[in-house]
Amino acid sequence: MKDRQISKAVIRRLPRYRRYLKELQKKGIEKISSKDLSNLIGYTASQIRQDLNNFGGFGQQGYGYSVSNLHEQIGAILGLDKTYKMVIVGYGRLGQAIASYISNNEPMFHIVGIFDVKQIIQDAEFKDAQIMTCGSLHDFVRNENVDIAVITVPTEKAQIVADTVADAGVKGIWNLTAVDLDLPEGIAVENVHMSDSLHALVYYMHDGEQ
Amino acid sequence: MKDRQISKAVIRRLPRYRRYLKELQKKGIEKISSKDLSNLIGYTASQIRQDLNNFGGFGQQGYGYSVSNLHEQIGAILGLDKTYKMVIVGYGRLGQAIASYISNNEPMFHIVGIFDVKQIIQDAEFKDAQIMTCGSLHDFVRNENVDIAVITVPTEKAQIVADTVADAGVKGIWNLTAVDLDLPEGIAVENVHMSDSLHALVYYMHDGEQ
DNA sequence: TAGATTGTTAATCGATTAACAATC
DNA sequence: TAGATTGTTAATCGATTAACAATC
Repeated sequence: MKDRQISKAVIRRLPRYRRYLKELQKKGIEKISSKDLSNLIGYTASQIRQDLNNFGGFGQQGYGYSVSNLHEQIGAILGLDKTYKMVIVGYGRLGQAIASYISNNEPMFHIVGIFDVKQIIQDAEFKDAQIMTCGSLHDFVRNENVDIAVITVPTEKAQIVADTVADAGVKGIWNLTAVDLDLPEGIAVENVHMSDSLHALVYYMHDGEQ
Repeated sequence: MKDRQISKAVIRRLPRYRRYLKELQKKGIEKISSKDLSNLIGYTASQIRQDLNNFGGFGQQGYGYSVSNLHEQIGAILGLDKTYKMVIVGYGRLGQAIASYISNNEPMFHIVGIFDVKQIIQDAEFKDAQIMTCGSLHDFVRNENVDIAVITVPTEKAQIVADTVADAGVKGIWNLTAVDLDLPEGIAVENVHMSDSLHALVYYMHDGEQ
């Protein structure tokens, strides 16, 4: 499908392009040039064209890019034109926030199961997904062919949960805990290390003044 | 204090180094070589030494690095040897999760105020911080000399909150909403764009197989 | 057609890796 | 002292930017 490995830097810009394009689409703007997009997003026009041309020629000389088409194309490159079965493991406040965000804003992700150790939380319910005990996590993931596991358990439980869902066959893990996970090749992992981000912020706060 | 601008890539690795060093410290390990650290973290030993030497020579030839010293030094570089006054704006589930995480795990950040529009939420309370209406945000930030504002409000309110706290004099904004904020020079901003991260995950899920 | 803007190649810049002398 | 490992310079690699021919 594509010749050589696309660099990580390029991939991390794609969701951002898509986000801006969706915004433009909402405003009813039909076309945009790399120059105008550059002013909006803050990457150079040259970089934007380079990035997009990794995947194909989506523009038209003398005209620019169709906003809706480019939005759709980038979605397809990312794989957001398909749907994914997702479980959320850990239904504390972060898990609840994520569940709610996803079900309201990310239609391609279907939350099919939620897991937590606490009985009190299990008694609750989320839309059509039941909230289950972690003991049934492995079988559930395997039987339901779950694609993605979201991990929002306490730090010290993160690795064992990861091992469980990895063994049960998930394709991706979205890790929102403060540790890095050790996983076999072939399983994609994305970390949202919030505290790392906060610590970087502190650096830039004093670095800015100097 | 330092000669030239340190690259963003280096800065983003610092919290990660610190995280691993804290872990080593907890395990009672007193020294570590760049080689061993490399095996642990996954950066090359060369890169680790280069990164650290941007800030000074923290090691000792023939020996390695003192774990506790290096942990402390990196903390100081980031600015985590000081304390910061913080407000949380938006006390939904995400705001609550963050508040709880910070007060339990990040002693250098003092949550001095929490803001939300909903009366029902204002009636609650968090430790010694009152939960206030957003109308008082500007004055509170100014009078209390708040350093950092955490923004966890709904997307469409994010920019106005950012404008408010920026005008009131915060030095840093930790933005957990799905938009990019427009802010004057001199105010540091860190974005945690969770959905961008999720979308990148999806790319790597299908990219991995090919 | 003339003007605009892409797709793409070449040039530059910066970051990572390799190598090794310094030194504990 | 000999061995280990840093600090640092040089070499390589990759990513960004500039430039421009192709073309709508």
